[in-house]
Amino acid sequence: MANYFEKVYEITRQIPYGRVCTYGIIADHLNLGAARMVGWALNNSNGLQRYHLDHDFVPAHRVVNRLGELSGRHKFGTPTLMQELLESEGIEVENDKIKDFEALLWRPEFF
DNA sequence: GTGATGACGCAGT
DNA sequence: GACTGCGCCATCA
Repeated sequence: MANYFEKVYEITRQIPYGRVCTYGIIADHLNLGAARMVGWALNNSNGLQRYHLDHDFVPAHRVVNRLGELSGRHKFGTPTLMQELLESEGIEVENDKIKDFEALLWRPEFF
């Protein structure tokens, strides 16, 4: 069942600590052509965090839309959890948006 | 099989 | 600069 999920997970897991990535970059890197699929896959990955935690942990909180907005914060159980996680990694979040987003942006190709 | 939905992105207004 | 509409692909009712 090597779907988009695993691909998205693989990319997302490569995001370094204190860095962020966007749906568009992931979608483009996977040649999906639809950024919606990335968010959809990450929605499933959210449950994956609970199951594997340290093993196949997917830092979905490091994935945001192209504007650096925490669009998926409501899927983390609490609307502030995503921001809390980002801030705990040293990422400054202002009004549900990542500060210095461009500076913190990380790309799979750059890896 | 069809229509609606989704953690998005882009072009046009 | 903000809002709207369309496209994108996969899943669900």
